[in-house]
Amino acid sequence: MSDAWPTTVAEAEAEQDRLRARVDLTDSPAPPRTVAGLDVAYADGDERLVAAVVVLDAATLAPVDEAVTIGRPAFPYVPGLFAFREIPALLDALDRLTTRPDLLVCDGHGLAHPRRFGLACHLGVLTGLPALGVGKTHLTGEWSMPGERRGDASPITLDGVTVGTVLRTQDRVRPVFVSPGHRISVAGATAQVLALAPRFRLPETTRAADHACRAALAGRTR
DNA sequence: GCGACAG
DNA sequence: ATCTTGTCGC
Ligand SMILES: [Mg+2]
Repeated sequence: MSDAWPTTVAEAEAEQDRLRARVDLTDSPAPPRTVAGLDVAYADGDERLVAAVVVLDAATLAPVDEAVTIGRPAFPYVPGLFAFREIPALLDALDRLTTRPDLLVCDGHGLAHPRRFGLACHLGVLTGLPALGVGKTHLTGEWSMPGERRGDASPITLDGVTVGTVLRTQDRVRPVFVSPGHRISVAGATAQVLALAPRFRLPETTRAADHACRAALAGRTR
């Protein structure tokens, strides 16, 4: 057991600093045929949580596979260390899929992170799959509000380096924060998210995963 | 010392 | 993330 799951903030931060060297920001030659959305829902009182992964056909956005799993938070919520809380359950759900998605769309940031290794980078590196992050709010980095039309965007920078994009996916609707996780570029991640959000603020992948884990937590299976 | 702080 | 009622806009 060379490496157990981190228990302290120091251990978790060290793990991020160690793994971030494996991040690859190169786009894949071929566009993804299937895209997966991942999300987690938490129970009120107890420590239960449900992780869900829903795979959609990238062209039609129709669901082609889905998996859910029950688990426990693997780490307390600490801004910057959020990934350590949900990753075990998410990996569990990914293992239950009957297909291998070409891209993971994570609910949280990727490169736009204090140590440039947010959830999307972490999940991408551990699975080896292309991954990107979509945050509903800002975490870190300098940014400015983009124009008010769908497609308008502005960069998120850290030390002068562009690590992501503030992207408006719908006219006059609050923008989302996009950043690459693994095996994708800032521009590539931004284009993918815009294509995945033709009608609503959040990507269809995120919406599908959100609905799936909430439904499972509510009690039903399907 | 005082804000900011993914989900 | 989750707890919450009504309210505004398409
Ligand atoms: Mg979430």
